[in-house]
Amino acid sequence: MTIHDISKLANVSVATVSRVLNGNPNVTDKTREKVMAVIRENDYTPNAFARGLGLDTMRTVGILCVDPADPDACPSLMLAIGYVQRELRKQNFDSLLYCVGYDMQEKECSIQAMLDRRVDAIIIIGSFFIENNAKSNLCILRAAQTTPVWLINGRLENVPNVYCTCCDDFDGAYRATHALIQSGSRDVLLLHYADTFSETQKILGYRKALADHGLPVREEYICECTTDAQEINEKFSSLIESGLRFDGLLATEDELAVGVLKCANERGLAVPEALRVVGYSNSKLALFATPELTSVDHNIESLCVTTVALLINQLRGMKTPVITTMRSDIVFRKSLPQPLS
Amino acid sequence: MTIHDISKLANVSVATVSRVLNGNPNVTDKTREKVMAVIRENDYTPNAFARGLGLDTMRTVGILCVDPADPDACPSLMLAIGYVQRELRKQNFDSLLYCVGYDMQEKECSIQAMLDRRVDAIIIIGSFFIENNAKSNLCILRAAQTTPVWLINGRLENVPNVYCTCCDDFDGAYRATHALIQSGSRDVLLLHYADTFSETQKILGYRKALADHGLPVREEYICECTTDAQEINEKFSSLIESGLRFDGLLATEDELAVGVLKCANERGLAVPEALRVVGYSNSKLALFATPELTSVDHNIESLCVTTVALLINQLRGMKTPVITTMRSDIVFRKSLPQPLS
DNA sequence: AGAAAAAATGTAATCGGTTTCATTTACGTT
DNA sequence: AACGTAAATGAAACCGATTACATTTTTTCT
Repeated sequence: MTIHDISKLANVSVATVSRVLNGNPNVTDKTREKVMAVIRENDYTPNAFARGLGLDTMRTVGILCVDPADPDACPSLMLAIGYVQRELRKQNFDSLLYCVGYDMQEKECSIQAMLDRRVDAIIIIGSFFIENNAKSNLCILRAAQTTPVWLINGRLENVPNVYCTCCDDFDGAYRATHALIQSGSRDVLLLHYADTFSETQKILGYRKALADHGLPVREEYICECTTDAQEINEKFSSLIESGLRFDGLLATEDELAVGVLKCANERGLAVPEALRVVGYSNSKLALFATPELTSVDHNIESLCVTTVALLINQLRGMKTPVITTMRSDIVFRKSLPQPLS
Repeated sequence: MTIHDISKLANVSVATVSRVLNGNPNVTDKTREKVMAVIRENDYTPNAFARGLGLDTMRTVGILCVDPADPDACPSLMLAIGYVQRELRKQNFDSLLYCVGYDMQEKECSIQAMLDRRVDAIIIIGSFFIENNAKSNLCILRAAQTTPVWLINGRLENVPNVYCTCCDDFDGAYRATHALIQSGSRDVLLLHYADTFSETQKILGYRKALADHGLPVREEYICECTTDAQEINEKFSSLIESGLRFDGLLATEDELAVGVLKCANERGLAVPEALRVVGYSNSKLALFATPELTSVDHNIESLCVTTVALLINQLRGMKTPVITTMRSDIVFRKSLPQPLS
């Protein structure tokens, strides 16, 4: 069933059918009704390819993110796919999804596939793909020459046509560390998990907070760990056994924090009395932990909503900020009760 | 840059360029090289619309699933998006993603959008969209007239062009209940969370296992609950306070089970001594619980891999089973140690 | 009523590829 | 050298929509 078939059946030209389809006002009500009837009868819908060919837009956005099954994937960003998709759909945009592992070639292929599809924009979720590898950014730079690229929680500066929306993770970690100190902690551990823009910001925020309180920043208090339950257990256990004294802990992901809580429970380390713990992301997990986990909410939903809104505006030709930063909130629960002041 | 531009620059016809692009063997090496050089120089890639128009396939599969942010979404199916995407990408297929809430109209629009795009197949993750609503299946029936529809963990029988790949959740729940009884539990609670094909199967499996062991099936032992931490707490607390005696619990999702474990811990109910608990999905969460959660692994990854493999075969014209069922495994941990026999 | 203006409709080009079929070129035989 | 065949190449139709422009119909105004 093509527009030609419809036009014949309705005894009009293809142009008229096209006008009806696109809500062009220059069509008699009578004609419109006649055409609509034929369209309904045959439940015809226009071929999106052909439409895209003519209009040179398919109302499609490419989404690139880490494979959720990848052990290095940031668990909190997984929800972002859903949020971004929902917002795009609201605006009648389709989403071409690519979940790739931490592999440069897969990434390049995915971006190329998006470009071949003439996506209207590219959204990259997480800084996984950006950091510490100039070569890996090459395909992004090339893509940006023809298609706007939006980074959610990633950063790539001074590149035309690349836009960033980030949570201020420096500030989030700073305030979390501040809250720990304010609650009486003097020896604060930092457990972080990857090597991305966000993680780096969090580490810097932690350091700054300690420094601002006149506390020493000791490298042996900063520990890297994946979100694998067993690895967390081992790393935390060896920290305890090393004899290091600590009474506070900031984890850059809730999963890390919950792993620590589990380990602390098993070893009879009282939380929050002997050890205060703060997680990051305020995921659902925080509520399932014992005791319930205080966590920095980086508000990924707002981030996604904002990104899509700006993206759509930009496609409509409006000016757009290159970097948009949003603030996080600390949600206090039992693992670190809210300080009084 | 179009194929015409390339053909002019290379001094050949568009047909030859097209042949080179598509690996047609009837091209001289010399010509191929000449054309490839021009293509590389201008880094030209063909427009996927135009290609799709001619070939009437875009090598694209539409994926429909529940919005991960929807509170009713089945958390264990979220990973499926990633697995399915990965497998499709391996086969050089693109994925058009629609994450929708439990809303009929959104679902219909999404399916229509896929059809407009002339997707080669549709994958629906979870039975969320299928059950208990003949009207809601209408759009699927219509889609199936032109496009194969694949259901992962959903069931729609006797519809041409609709294929199902399911985990045998009846069997999984049956064996989990059996294991509980074998470990000495006589009064087994069932905590389930939604009203889908999988959930129904699990409930039936639980009932059958009790019956086969000559134990009564009591409706007050079957309790429905969302995966909201607070709701789980309330429901489980009121079960305890109602004076109901129980020594075993099967939850149809790990989140439910972990919520129960948390509540049991707080109330000093010893797991596994006084209460044995089994979850479902064997998600990452199981390892973060105290004690670590025994869980039925429905092996969603295999399900996704199998679905995509069958789908590709089917597109290549091979015969395909209409219903494919896969078995689950119980992964024993501390909340229900493996029975001896 | 008739001319001018406005509205409705139709024709045909266009988007960027693939593909059929016709034509040219290269190669092997006698 | 002449011929037949196979391989390489090109010209043009086609896929299914949109749209500029031409044409027809309707409305408005004198």
